Amino acid sequence: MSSATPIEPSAPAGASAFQLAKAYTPADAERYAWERWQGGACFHAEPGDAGAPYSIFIPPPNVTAALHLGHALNNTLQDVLTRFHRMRGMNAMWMPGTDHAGIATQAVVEKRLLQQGRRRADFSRTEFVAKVQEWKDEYEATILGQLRAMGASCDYDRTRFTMDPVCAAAVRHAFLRLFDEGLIYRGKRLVNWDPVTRTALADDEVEMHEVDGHFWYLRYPLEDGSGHVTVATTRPETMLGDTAVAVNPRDPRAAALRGRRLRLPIVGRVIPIVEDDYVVMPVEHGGDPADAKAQFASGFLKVTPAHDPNDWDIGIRHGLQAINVMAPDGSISDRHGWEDASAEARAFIGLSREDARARVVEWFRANGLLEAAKPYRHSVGHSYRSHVPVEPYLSEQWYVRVTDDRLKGAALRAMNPQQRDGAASAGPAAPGDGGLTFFPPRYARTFQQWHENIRDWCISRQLWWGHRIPVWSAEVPAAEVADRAAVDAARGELVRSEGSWRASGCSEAVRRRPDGAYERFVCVPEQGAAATVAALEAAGYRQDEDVLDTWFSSALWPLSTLGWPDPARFGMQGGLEAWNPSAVLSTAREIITLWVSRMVMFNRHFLGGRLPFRHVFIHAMVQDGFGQKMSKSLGNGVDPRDIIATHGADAMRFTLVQMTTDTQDVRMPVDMLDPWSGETFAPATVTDSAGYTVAAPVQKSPKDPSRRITSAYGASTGKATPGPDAPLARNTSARFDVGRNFANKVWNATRFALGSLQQVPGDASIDPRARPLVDRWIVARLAHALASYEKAIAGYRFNEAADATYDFVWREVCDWYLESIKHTVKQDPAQQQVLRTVLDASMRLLHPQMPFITEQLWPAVQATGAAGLRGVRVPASDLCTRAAWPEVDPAAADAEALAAFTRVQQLVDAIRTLRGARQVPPKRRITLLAPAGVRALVSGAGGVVEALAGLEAVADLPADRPSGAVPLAFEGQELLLVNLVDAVDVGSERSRLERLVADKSKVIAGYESKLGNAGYVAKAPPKVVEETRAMLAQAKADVDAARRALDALG
RNA sequence: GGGCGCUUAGCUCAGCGGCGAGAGCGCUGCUUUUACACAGCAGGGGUCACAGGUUCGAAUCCUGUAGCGCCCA
Repeated sequence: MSSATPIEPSAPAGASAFQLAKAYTPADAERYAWERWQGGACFHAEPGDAGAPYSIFIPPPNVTAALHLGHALNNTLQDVLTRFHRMRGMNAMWMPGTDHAGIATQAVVEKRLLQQGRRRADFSRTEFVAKVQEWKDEYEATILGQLRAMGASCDYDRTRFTMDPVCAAAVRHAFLRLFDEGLIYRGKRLVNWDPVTRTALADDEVEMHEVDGHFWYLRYPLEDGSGHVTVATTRPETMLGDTAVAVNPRDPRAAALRGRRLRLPIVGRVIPIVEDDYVVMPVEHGGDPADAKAQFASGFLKVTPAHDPNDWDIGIRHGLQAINVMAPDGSISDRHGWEDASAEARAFIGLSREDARARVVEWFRANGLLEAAKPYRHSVGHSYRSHVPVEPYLSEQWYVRVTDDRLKGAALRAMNPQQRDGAASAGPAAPGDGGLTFFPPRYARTFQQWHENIRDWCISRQLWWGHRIPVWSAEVPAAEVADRAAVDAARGELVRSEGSWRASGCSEAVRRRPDGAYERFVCVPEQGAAATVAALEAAGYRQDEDVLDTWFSSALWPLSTLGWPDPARFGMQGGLEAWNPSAVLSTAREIITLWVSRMVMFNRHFLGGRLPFRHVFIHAMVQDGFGQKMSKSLGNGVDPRDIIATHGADAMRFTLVQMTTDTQDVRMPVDMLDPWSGETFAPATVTDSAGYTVAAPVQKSPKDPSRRITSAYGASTGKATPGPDAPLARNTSARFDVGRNFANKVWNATRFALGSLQQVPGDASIDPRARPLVDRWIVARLAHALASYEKAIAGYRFNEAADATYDFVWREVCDWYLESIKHTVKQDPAQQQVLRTVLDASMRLLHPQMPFITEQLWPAVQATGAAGLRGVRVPASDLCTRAAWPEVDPAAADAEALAAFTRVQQLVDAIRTLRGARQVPPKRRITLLAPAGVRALVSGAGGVVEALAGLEAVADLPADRPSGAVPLAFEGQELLLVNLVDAVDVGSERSRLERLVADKSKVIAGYESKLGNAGYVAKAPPKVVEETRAMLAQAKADVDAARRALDALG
């Protein structure tokens, strides 16, 4: 096809004005539609535009890699929602953008540099950030290109990146405000430490993996040498930092040990025995036999507050010291808080934690203090980036006090009370309270439980890529600390303290360090920062080296993208009022804790209780053919552009929408397209190091095994590189055939309809009620399809929405309506108006999920004349994407027509089934002999039965059965078909009837036993019983008719 | 360890108290009839994971068992 569109005016005026190509070519439509949409600025919205606001914020994809089908699914659903509400006249705005994804992006860039033999340390911070920026630019462009390719109707003029100046301004403002309110603090706490990337991780950045380890049983002698206790541990190397041993107060041995002290082996440190409920008792001393830990417990727990979160808590309860014995790289060190290392202990300094573990165990063995070692399989936290075990590590970090009621409490109060378990909040409701609803509802529980157990959020990351923490600090003389008593009393915690920087808009806090010195922290506002920073640095202040957790900026997404806190500064006036709260957040399950929670807390906190969105829709997960989650990191993702290339964007979209159900995740067997032969094949698989089944990086061409192919998996993981010898293979999947076939059907049905329509002005005053049965029926079905679609979308039941369009367009319009009117429509202008309206409304109905094909067909459909009927309004529009959603009066749901046409369909089906069973040639016209009631039905249908069942005549039943007549049971009556074949095959006719009698008899027995059950008749609803009686009567009549026919056969 | 979901036709999935359990793909037969073979018509194919229970009635509700998957710790 040379032109941008295969639709060309060709026929003379008065006849069909457009000729469509015989098959649908998606790429043409995709190009054509984008030209129109872009030219018409169709997706840009302004706050003052007409209509009630409807907004969606895209979950900004990470710039780490290209999008896969999981993203395609999520974004298609958002686009369906956006397009649908736009067509309903709402002021729809879909905010697009991408996320800088701090640690993940820095990790992929570092990995790439490593492949070139270079490290982050080889660059300055500025140089390195520039490298990451290059990566970001490339993938941001890729991602936005993918969104367009799949038809996403985002307001691209508003495209944001989480490190844009607008977003940065919001981050600075939010940080300053939280700092000023005391909701951000600096604390020495145990963090999840990744010793490889040397950064703290948030709790949810830690992945649990089962690991085969040991429980080691170590003897610690009593100080006075009168005995020992045995502690059980999986991490013996941390014993260097032990500051107590704990025993459960209920343990029978506890009393005798009360007040005693131990001498810590190797180190020589004297440590107390403390009593704490946390300690698991061994089974033989009263522990719970059902508790697996009790099987391994010795009843004595070594307490290492600096290296274990539970021990940290015990340390707090008993006032114990926390002694950190490791360096940031995980090696044993006496320079990070360990001051009492003995000569013997010094031998362990500098060892890696793995080596230290082996040497400590060896030491205990050599000194006769290793009582036992038992194999033990347990869960160990690993960094989701470097995949090494996370070290609980004592370090100074910045935290958001999300446990504060202003954050945690506000999030819980946001919940729709009907979805919230337990106590509703007391007191007067704040704006936004109770306004957050989850779809499907069960995910509300995840949200609630997360907040009920939430811990303060560590927001500092020891990275270079991200929003740098806007705090400058310096040691200050005691004389400069105004409220020194309060600072001293806070024992190292930060205390708000007004100083001279307040005048520049800064917020200040002071603390007293363990060494006694005072340190002032100054949080600097973004505006006017240059002068302030210059002054601070001149005064010896230095900016914090760390950056903020990515989710800090993501949490502000619904605010920052609309210009908060100062929209006017970025020319964004009005957006915050119009589009925040947004209508719905559409995202994946794990995002509830990572992102949904934080957006709710921040949006409510910063906007006076306002919610960021009213609904949260959690969509299904896309899995590969082996039931494994499609993910960027695993490399098994399928690029939506591959599917668009093989099936078209509309086909992909329709299929994704149709398979989005409430409960099931989506399994997607993936095939590959051989670049040598163009053939589709199932790729060879291998098992990767983590045990996943993945496509082999290099494949053999199925046609010619000597030729090589690079799989997308190989290319995306860097395990193979596409080249002339081994070109890259596109992925594809037969699951998208449904959508491709449907698009082609839509194309051809439209092509046929256009050929039947005269170009006329169109007459919207035609009353469908005055039309023949089939016209009345299709209008009623249109009303039904629209209502089903609207209801499904309102409940986020996307598969039901897709099915409603599929069944209406294919099963009803194509299979019944078009086939029924084929022989009448050209001579009937009023019927053409019905067809014109059904066609036009179908385009609109299909548009949200299949925007490309409908946009391309639109001008041809519009050119046939103005669509519309009495009670069916489809006002003209230049573009389908701007067309109004069809409005149908309730009266169009013509129940009488529906009932009558259902009988017509049953009669046609019965005749067709019999024709099939008797193998009557499709072209052969047959005659139906029927009683008056059935003849009335046939004539009332206006030729439809004759056309669809292949009848040449319909006549009354004669007194005597004509020879060669074949009986047909319909509604309990016996009809006859004649002229089926030249000679009736008595044998096959007899066996057909006998089979029918047998089948029906089984059904009759079923009904009779039901009705013979007194309980059923007494307790089932009368309507159900009545239906059963009617069906029994009809089945009996059918059997009687068949028996009579058998008798007649002789 | 806690929570959630799934197990229905060869495959991918609907249905979630009441009509002989459905769809798409695949399979079989017929049809190349000027909308569409990416099609039409007809057909075959299912102890609804298993075991108990509630009910007049269970794929559907409850309990338990087994397997698969996800989230949180």
